Amino acid sequence: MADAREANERRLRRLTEMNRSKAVTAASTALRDVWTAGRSPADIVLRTKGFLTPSSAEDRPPLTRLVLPRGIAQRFYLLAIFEAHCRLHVGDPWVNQRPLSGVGSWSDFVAIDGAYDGRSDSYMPDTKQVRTDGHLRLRQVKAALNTLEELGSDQALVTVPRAKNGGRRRYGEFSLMKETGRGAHQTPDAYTVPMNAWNVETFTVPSDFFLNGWVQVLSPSEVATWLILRAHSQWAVDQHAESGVYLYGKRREEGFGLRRDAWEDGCQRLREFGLIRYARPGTLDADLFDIPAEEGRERYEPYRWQIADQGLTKDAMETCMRELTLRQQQLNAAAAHRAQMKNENPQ
DNA sequence: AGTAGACGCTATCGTGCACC
DNA sequence: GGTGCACGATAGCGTCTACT
Repeated sequence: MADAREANERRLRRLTEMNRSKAVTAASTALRDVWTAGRSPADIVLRTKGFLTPSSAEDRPPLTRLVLPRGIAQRFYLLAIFEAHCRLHVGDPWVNQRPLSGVGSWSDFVAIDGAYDGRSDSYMPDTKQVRTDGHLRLRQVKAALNTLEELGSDQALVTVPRAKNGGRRRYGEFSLMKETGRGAHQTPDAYTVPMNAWNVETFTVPSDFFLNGWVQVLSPSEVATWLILRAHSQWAVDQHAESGVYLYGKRREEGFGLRRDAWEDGCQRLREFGLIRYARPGTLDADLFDIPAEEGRERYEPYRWQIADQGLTKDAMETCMRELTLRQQQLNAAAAHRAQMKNENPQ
């Protein structure tokens, strides 16, 4: 990160705006309506191969390819899978039944902060054209569909049909693809809800992740880190319970395409938010107390992590605001301290 | 050796706007 | 409604550096 302090400040600014506009609350309500009216699944099931891990050695897997500096592509795909689980039985064909905008639409599922103007340090300044929060969400949904389609002809996670002449995209008629992507065949490999295989083929995510705002509030790198840790915890259940899971550099880079910064920052933020915790080798039920960084590991021994699904039952906005505010205070204090040291010992 | 903060560069998107 | 461009925002990436 260029400057952790500035990045944290930006993030807090956005969260504060979303808190003010109740954007996350509104999106979570829309999702809960779909969940309640539908099949109300406790967990959603995700396919592993070709999504978390590459389908071939050359490809970086889609999950980490969707760790992008901006946009909602990764989030939108996960939301679409959640919606499918609420609506469809295992194996049912996916057919789009929602408009892109308006009541009960795809854009109602996403929370954004809106147009920020750095010069005036304010949100939603006046424009010549009509622009509302709804317009901006719709635009981001379309941009996400572009990004998901442009992952490549095989890896594309959606298909968007084109008009006959001119080739304009008909976003409203998009189709969702399996986690493994559209595939190389002429017929796209349309999404179906998978059967939980209880092995490395699949892993599950609690619906609380979608219903309590976490999907809106976490960054794509945090989501990717969390999903990878989750998958590990389910593939190695005993090891996870006893000593936690860890991802070594080579496997992290080559097996999952997750870069160092994303992983390290991801783990720290997830720990602060209470979604994962330090594991101490040989310690069972480490959830009773959080182990401080200094005591938790030997020198140069990597952190080992355990998934803490208790954390998901908390309100994401509330938790993140609290933790990021705390972190901002620490970063400010550290910066002030550095400035003072420099003042006393000028080079 | 391995870890981690700092920092400039850059890829990629968000938004505004004109145009179709 | 969709597209393409301009401009700006931003988090990842490569690299340097200091530290243990």
